[in-house]
Amino acid sequence: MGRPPCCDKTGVKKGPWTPEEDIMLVSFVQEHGPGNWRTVPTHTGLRRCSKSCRLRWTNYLRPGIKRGSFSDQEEKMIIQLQALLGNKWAAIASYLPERTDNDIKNYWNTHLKKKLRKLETSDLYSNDGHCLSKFNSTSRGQWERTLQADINTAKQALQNALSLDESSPIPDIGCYPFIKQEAKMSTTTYASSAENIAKLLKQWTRSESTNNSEQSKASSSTQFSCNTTNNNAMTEYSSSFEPSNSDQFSQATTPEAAGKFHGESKREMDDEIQLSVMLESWLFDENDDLLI
DNA sequence: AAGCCAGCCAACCGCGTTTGC
DNA sequence: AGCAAACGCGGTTGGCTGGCT
Repeated sequence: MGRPPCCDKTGVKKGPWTPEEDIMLVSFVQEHGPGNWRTVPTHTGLRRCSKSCRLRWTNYLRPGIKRGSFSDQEEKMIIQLQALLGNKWAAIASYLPERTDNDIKNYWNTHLKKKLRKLETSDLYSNDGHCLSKFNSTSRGQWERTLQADINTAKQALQNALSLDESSPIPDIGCYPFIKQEAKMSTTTYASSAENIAKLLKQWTRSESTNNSEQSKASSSTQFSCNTTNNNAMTEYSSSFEPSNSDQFSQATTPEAAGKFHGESKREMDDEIQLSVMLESWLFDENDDLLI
């Protein structure tokens, strides 16, 4: 005997999420926290499967998500991390806490892949094989050697970390900027979340004003009726994300952090911290050197 | 103005791993 | 211990949009 079934497979709605569905989901997470996705459809009345709810939350509604175009810094980080980690989008996303793995994956597939291919062909070499790039052959060679060396160093660090004694001292988290950044995130993500919801409600009310009566009928069945003001919803939502009761949220801001929250062992966390620190210093040290 | 096409991105699908019974 | 379902991740798809002809 296994777990009880997560949701009815029949009558499950697919396709784009409506603002009111978003609000229902946000309302659920506000009350119960992220997780227990299998209970979402029954608790909220959403006709979505739990998997779809989780995806919607992590890729769109989760606090702290930055939308819009990627900065040069982010772009460079993605390129370097992809070179090091491969298509481990969740791992890459953990270094860009404001971006989702889906976003990074999409950005890689639609922009960066093309950009790099272009660089490799037309930009790097002319038809007769002469190098035309802003990377001259020397600097490109240097960059490749550096990259390879860094990959080796990272691998070595990982091996070392994995072979660490249980009694190894735990690094002081406070001394690592990356960890600090994450800790800082926990206080700022909720504001971003409120922004998300504000936008959501804005869109919703806009569509409400122009939409057919069917939608308003459906929405009236939720706790977020059309009478709910943006302010009320935002206050209610953001208040549930106060730092005092939001440890779960702040720790689960990134997929990896979420993994930690779900009981990763202390040693594994130490290993990850060491690797994170290495990667981070590598990325930030070299970002200025890499010309795209 | 209409049709076609390419780009973008949200959402779905499939599969390996984890977890609860 | 073993099974079944949840979970998490990476790959893929399909619909929307804007540009071009």
